Amino acid sequence: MAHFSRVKENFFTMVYAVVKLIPPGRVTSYGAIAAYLGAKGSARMVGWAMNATHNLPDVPAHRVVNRQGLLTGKHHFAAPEEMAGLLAAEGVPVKDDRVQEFSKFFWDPAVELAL
DNA sequence: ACACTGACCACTG
DNA sequence: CCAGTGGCCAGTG
Repeated sequence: MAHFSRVKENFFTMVYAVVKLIPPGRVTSYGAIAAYLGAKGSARMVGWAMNATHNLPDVPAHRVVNRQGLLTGKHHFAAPEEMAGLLAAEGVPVKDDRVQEFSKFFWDPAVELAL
C-alpha cells in the first residue's frame, strides 16, 4: 500500500489515502504527508485537500495538524471543538488548540510506511 | 486566460 | 534570533 509514488494518482487522492492510514491516537502534519508524497513544497495543498474532503468520515482530518502540533484546521470543522474532542477521545492530549507532546504522538508516514 | 489565494514548511538575510 | 520570501498544486474571481 505504500507505493503511491509509483502510481500517478491525483494529489488529493494520495493525500486521502495517507490520512486514512493514520492510526487512532496518532497525529501527523501536512508537511510530513507532502514530503511522503514527494512534494515537499505542497504542504499547503495537503491542507487544501483536507478542505476538499469537507466531512468525509473515512478521512480523519482531525489527525492532521501543522508542524507545531497546532490545530490549524479546527476552524474548518463543523464545530471547532470537534477536532480537539476527537483527538482527546483517542487519547491525544490537546490543550489550547495544540497537541501536547506532539513529537510523541507524531505519526510520520515516511517512517511508519517506510519502504 | 491571468493572478491570487489557501487547514504549510524550510531556507535565506 | 526575527523577518521575509519562495515553492509546490489546484481551484476560484
